[in-house]
Amino acid sequence: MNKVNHQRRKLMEDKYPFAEIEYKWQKYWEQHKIYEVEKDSSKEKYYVLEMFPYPSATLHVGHTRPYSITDVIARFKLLQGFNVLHPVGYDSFGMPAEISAFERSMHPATWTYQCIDNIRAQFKRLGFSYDWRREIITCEPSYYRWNQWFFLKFYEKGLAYRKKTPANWCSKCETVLANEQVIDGQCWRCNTKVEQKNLEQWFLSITSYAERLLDTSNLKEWPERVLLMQKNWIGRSEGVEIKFKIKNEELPVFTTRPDTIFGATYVVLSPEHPLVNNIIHLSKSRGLIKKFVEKAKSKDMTIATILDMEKEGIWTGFYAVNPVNNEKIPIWVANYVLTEYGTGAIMAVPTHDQRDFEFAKKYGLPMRIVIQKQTSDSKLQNVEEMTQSYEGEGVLVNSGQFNGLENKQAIDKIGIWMEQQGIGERKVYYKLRDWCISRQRYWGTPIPIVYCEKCGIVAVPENDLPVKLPKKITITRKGQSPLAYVEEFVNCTCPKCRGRARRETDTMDTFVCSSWYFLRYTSINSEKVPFNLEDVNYWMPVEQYVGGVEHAILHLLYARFFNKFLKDIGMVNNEEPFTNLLVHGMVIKDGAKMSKSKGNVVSPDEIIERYGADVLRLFMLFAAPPQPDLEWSDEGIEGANRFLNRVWRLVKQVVESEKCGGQENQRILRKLHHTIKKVTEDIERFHFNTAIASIMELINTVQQSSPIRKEILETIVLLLSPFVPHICEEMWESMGNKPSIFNQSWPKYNPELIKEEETLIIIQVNGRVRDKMLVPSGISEEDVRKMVLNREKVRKWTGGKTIENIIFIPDKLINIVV
RNA sequence: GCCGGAGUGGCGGAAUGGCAGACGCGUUGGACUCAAAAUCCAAUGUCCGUAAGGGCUUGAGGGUUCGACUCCCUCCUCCGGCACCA
Repeated sequence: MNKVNHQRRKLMEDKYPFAEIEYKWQKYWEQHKIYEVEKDSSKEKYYVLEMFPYPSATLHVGHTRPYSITDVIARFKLLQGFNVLHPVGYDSFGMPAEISAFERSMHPATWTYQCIDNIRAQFKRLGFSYDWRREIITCEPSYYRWNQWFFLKFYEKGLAYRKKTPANWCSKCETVLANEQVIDGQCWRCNTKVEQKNLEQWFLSITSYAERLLDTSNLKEWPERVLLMQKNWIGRSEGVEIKFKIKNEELPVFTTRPDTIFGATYVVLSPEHPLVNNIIHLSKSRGLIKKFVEKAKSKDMTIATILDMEKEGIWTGFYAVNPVNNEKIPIWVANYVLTEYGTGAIMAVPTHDQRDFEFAKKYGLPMRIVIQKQTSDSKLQNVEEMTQSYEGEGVLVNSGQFNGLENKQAIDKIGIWMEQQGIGERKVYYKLRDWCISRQRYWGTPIPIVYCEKCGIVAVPENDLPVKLPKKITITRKGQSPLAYVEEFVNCTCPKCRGRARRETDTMDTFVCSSWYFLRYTSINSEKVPFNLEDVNYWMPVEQYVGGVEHAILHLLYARFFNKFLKDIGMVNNEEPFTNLLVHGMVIKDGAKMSKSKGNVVSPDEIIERYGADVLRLFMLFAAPPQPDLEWSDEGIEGANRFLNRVWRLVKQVVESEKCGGQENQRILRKLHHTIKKVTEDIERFHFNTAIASIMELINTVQQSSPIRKEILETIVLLLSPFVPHICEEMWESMGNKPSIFNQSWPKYNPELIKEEETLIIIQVNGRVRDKMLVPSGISEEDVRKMVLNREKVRKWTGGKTIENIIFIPDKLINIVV
């Protein structure tokens, strides 16, 4: 009795008590384990996941948007009867934490766990439907030991290797970065200009998977632009590696244009090409060449400098022989040839390559046209008149037996011919480089390798894992991993010979953690394996992945690579981890991304304090579709708040008036079923804003009719529940139903009810709307014609004119052309 | 430079070949109130007109179509990706 009175009193209030309600239902969900799932082969599974957060100190409303989106999908699928896996965790290793902690004289672990507690509390206040038992914290040994284990698997297969090479060095983060982590020549985290440093690094051979990563046939709903970005990043080129001769040595060059081989007038080596050292050694002008090479090597390769950079080079004094015509052509060294791509050397065809053209002009090198543009005036191009290279199509000239061939056909023909002659080999090159995973930082997964004086590089045996990160650490900034100064860590015994050995002190890139976390969620408690096959194969792949576009290449490419590798070693069944991908926009304020430095941060805590989590969620889902950026609006928040209060009062009114039965109102019922259809379809295509709009419309209609049937309101509450779960649970219960609303099933529309008996026909004259008329549905063209032509408004526009044509679209429109 | 995406009222946005501007915000007027807040009702693209009504209107221009925000071509602006990849 007391309980009922209490509830009544609460309902008397105009404003709904969001704080009380939200707390109540969060506790209820937890106690009743509403969102805990187990694998269940009798049910269809649905795995929905948002990229897990990196725990940082300042959280703004922008961070809560993607998780709100994912939560709608999870709850919708739950109501539809799917067995829904919706987990969360924290990507908790990494440089920013180490740097932040260092600045505060804290241990990175202390700092990280503080941030995690913060985010977790926020997620809980927002009422997300996570299975909290599956929470992952990647900096825990129980997790990162498997990073090490996977590393060993890669190593066993020869896909993890150590190499000394120029690496991207960020002086602020004091570590190297993978190519993917250099944006516009700057560090992706701190925007420091990246330098090149020659260092020994560990690599994972992602290039071995280049071809398979290009195959996107298993990626169903991925945004076109993300697929394109990945494709461009992998950068596949088919071409021929042609063997030029230098005395007794071979100089292979790679070209995608073998059709232009007869136009090669010189070859160019990159400054770091291995032959350059020999040349310096043998050359008369070794001083000059050496000077040039050193200057070229020291250039920083930021975007601005590359664009402005003048092409520079120097003749070596040596010649190479073009194998197709035995022509002797000069060998140059120049700064415009990349060491890392192809063979680090090119054949230069100035007439048909703009870069070679510019270079040849500058140094007065010879040119020869080998592709003639086919023009109507039959005027041939000639070298003297060229102001730029000709890279278009044409017919081969000056090309021996290939003269007269279309260059497009010549590409294949010459390639095949070269293979037959043994002077070239058709090859595929990629822009993609192997993934550099070494980081000279403390806060990461130790690479499980030791260096033994006798045995060399030795992998730590599986049974000795994890190689634990030492707790005691002094974070100094000396350009080396801080682990190198921890004696107890570094000094160890060789697992093979038991002799003295030193541990690898670099740690792994954090992207290793995020490359398989989605697999661990399925099987959180496995201790002997990273995940067990039964679980992983029940839950994988992720049906719906949600995340920001900043990971279009980084995380999404690494994770796909990992998954393919794991498939190859028999640990997962699927080629791809994420079937569908939704890329969401940011929350911006005053036209800019929210950031502490810009001072435009809106804290979710403040909004929750004032309006509650449901209002915050509703606003973000209603203001725009998920994909574009969303402009924050204080007025918009007010609007969301007003709407929820309106629904609340409506429910209150119906619950209080005992006569909530009322008569079946056909109009309302029809509208309701239309709305069920629309909301269902809109959620399925992620148009949450229009789904909510149609519920608002329905509420507006319902509000104006009386009496209101309780069943109608119950359905509305169900439709709203994926968006604003707390208030819906409360309303559901207050209407006399048993919680939780999430044990209900999603409403289905009745197709009979949404069939309209009457439709509004638009009447156009010459394509302009002149009249409208209500007619029975399914009416024939003949009938409509008769009715329309006699209408006064229609005659006004057709009077005295001959009717040329009539277009009729059933149940929609009639257009009279005069 | 190359490759993508976007451009619609005062604002967020809706409509993917058939009533442009749903829904929300804002604004204005009204009701309630001693008053305010809250709430409710009404109006709200723009121009002409007292009105009825009509003209114009989806970045600009052209085209296809009975009919174009939607499809095609040219251009402009903004955002993103790539950066001498041979």
